[in-house]
Amino acid sequence: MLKLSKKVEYGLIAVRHIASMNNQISTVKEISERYTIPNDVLAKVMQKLTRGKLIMSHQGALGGYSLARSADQISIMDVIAIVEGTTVGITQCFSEEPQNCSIFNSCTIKNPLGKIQHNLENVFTSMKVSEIV
Amino acid sequence: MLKLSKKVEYGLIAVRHIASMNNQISTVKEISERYTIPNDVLAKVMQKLTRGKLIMSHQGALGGYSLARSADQISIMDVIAIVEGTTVGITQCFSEEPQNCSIFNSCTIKNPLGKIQHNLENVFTSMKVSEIV
DNA sequence: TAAAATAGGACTACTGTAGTCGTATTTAAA
DNA sequence: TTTAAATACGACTACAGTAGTCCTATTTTA
Repeated sequence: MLKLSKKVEYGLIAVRHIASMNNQISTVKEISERYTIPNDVLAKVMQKLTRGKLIMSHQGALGGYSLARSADQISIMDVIAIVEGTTVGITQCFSEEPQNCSIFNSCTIKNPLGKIQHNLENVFTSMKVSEIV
Repeated sequence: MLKLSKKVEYGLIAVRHIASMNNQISTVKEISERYTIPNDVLAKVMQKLTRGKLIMSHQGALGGYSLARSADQISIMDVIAIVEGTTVGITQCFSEEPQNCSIFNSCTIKNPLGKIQHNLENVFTSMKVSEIV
């Protein structure tokens, strides 16, 4: 409960790694070996980050990935949002299909949880990749 | 990912309910019917909250539950911690058995995530049940 | 043309979550 | 003293999301 997924962790490690290398092109192989991350899992995370335009891919031999913008313009929230794909909410109310919640109508804690949700988002949005290099 | 469990939600709703009734004794039946929560699931949550000394149980006919301390002395974090049982951490680093993490040694984001973990705990600890009545 | 890299779909195993069921125990009131 | 209403709690099932593997296609440089 309340855990970040491994995919998000891997994404953060990878983005931080590239930033720490002065945005030199880095390969999945290089990163996965250095941090003991399963190659294929990291590969898919990188593909997602590319589609989300947080990083840029360079295909073919000598290819790899570099950041698409400077590290101080990438928040932890950006990485989470893109890797997860779906809206990240502490309850269904703040994710897709809020009305599907089994207690939607009678729920008395939507508002307070909304405040908490907002505070959590602040925590993740205010920290930038440049701060963790 | 990053979701509260239904059990925690049910616990919050129940504790808030009792507080809103001026700490009158409330039964599982009453609460589960009012908020459309499965009776048996809520029952176990209440038993946990009792063992955690957040609420008091009154057994037998005319029994039920009341708060064990005043609503401004119960934080959202208290409810989460007791209902979950385990330490709540955004990664394995901040839960039980940190060393079991597959990337423990090479992980470069332990410290920044620690900061985030700390901020999240603040959010949950600073909000009290009295604020959500 | 070969090698090194990204792109991405299909599949499996595992774990945690939510919920159900059955039974025992406690206690107030009839 | 019996009955009914409540808590206590373990065992079990079903389901969904997570993590990881495998396979093949495509791109690009030397």
